[in-house]
Amino acid sequence: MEKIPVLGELEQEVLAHLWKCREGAVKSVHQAVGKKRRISPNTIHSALERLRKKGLLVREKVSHAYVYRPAIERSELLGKWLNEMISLYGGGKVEIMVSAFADLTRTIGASELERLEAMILNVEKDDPRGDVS
Amino acid sequence: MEKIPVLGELEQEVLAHLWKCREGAVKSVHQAVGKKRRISPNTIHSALERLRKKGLLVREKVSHAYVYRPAIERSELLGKWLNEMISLYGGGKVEIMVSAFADLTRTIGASELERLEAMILNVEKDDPRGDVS
DNA sequence: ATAAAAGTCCGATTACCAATCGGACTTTTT
DNA sequence: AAAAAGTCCGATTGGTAATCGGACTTTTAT
Repeated sequence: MEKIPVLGELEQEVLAHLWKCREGAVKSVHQAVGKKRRISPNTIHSALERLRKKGLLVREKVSHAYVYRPAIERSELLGKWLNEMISLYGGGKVEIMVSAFADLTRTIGASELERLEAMILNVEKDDPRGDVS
Repeated sequence: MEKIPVLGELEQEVLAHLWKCREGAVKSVHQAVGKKRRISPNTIHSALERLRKKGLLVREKVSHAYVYRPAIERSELLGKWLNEMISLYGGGKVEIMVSAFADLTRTIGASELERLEAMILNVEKDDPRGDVS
C-alpha cells in the first residue's frame, strides 16, 4: 500500500478545484483560486507541480501551455485515506468505524446515512471493480 | 467545527499506545514505544506534550509523575476526521463515500464489510448517544 | 523574422512544525 | 541532605509547504 501524501492548504484547494472543473492551466487555476489570495501565478504553478510529483495530477501540453487534470478520482483518494485512517487510528477494528459513523450522523443526517447504507449494500452485491490496471 | 491537527509519526504511535493502554506516564510510554526507536524519554515527553496542546491528551499528577490519558475516544477522532475528509475531498457528497467503500472492500474484506453494514443499521435504529458530557 | 507578451521552469527564501536531545529545575525517596 | 527519578525549557536538526524573482522558451503580432 503506497504512502498517501499529506496535502497543504493551497494544494487541497487546487486539487478540489480540478476535481470540480476536470482540468485547468496555471492561468485558469490562478484565476479561480489564486486571485482571491493575491498570490502570483508562479505559486499556483508550484502547487500544481507538487501535486504532480505526488502523483495526484497529470498534465498535457496544449498549444504552448500545460493543462493539468486529476490523475485519480476523488473517490479513489478518499478511499485510500479511509484505509490509512482506519488502520492508523481505528487499530484495524471494524467496530471503531461504527462509532465514527455514529458521529457522522450528526453531519450528514440520518436520512443521508440511510441512503449511504443502501448504496453500500449495492456495492457489495455489484462491486464493479473494473480497473484492471 | 474545530481544526483537526495533523499528527507526526511518533505522535500517532504514542496516541495509539494510549488508546490501547488507557493511560501511561513518560516512563511507561517510553518503554513501550520509545525503546525500540532508541530515543530518549525526553522525546516521548515532548510528543506527549504536543499531543496535549493539540487537545488529544489530558494528564494528571500521580505522586510525583504525570499520567497521561486520551482526551477523546478513538472513534470520536476518527469521526471528526471522516467529516473533514468528506467535506474536503468528497465535496460533501455522500455518493463519493460509496466508491470509497468499494475501495475499502479490498482492505477489510467483504465479510467484514457486511458486519459493518449490519452495525450501521443498528446505530441508526439505536443510536445510543449516551455521552452526556 | 523579430520584438513583445505569455507561459514555464528553476532555484532561493521564508515559515512552520515534528523529532530529537541536553541541561536546569523540582520533587521523592532513603 | 544526597541521590534518584521525573519534569520543563529551550536549541538544533530536518523536512516540506508557500511564496516569489529571474532565466528560459514558446507564441503571437506586426
